[in-house]
Amino acid sequence: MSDTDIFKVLADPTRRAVLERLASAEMTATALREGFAISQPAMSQHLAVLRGAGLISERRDGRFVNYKVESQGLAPLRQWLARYEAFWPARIDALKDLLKEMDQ
Amino acid sequence: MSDTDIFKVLADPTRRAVLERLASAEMTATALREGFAISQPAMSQHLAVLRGAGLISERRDGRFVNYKVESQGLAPLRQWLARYEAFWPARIDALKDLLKEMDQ
DNA sequence: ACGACTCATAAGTTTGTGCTTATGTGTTAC
DNA sequence: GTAACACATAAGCACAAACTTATGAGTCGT
Repeated sequence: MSDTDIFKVLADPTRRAVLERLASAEMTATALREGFAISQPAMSQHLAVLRGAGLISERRDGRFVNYKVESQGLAPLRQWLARYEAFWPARIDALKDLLKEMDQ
Repeated sequence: MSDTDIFKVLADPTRRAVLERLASAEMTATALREGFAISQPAMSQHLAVLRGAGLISERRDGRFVNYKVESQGLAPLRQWLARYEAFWPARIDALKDLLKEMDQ
């Protein structure tokens, strides 16, 4: 799963809302639909996308499917942020200040 | 700038690459184009998008325009992550464990 | 003043994304 | 066994996104 894919998946507000809702409790697709003005297939497609990105996982229970957050799903996003911020100008500026102090 | 917009902006690999390149040094649009198989207008459009999202800022210098990273641009992304992770099952599980320990 | 240069904007095209309706697959209840 | 239910998949459509070429708006060198 590439960084691009992670960002694309999270760029959809419905999918982020689903993810946030699942963060607090495991839920079925139908339960998740509550409050969304969206058809059942649309929700199913969003869940497939989230699953494909490794952000959620499913557990079949008879005719129900329970979805839950995959705890390491956002790791690529956090890693991208961390890697990016390692090269931040702010950090570099801080380093410059430090070097200046050491010079005195 | 909504969370959705931030994610959409970062979902493009060229824009992320530009941002990463700018993180290490201020640069002109032409210099940024080096190594990208992309037309000048395309780069200009990407820069406009990044600027619109508050991720970069520009400084005109004659006929050149120098772009640099806006250090607080990724704040919404970090905030989203932080807010999301506050509700993580992992955290909740950890809390449960803690409460269980306190109960003993 | 004019040609070369840097960058932005306009217009048009193609591809991707998210939705819908319709239908398929498997499960439970009676 | 059959009807209702939960969910997935297929097909088609509308809109958005990213690219292209063409052109516009400023700036510099001579």
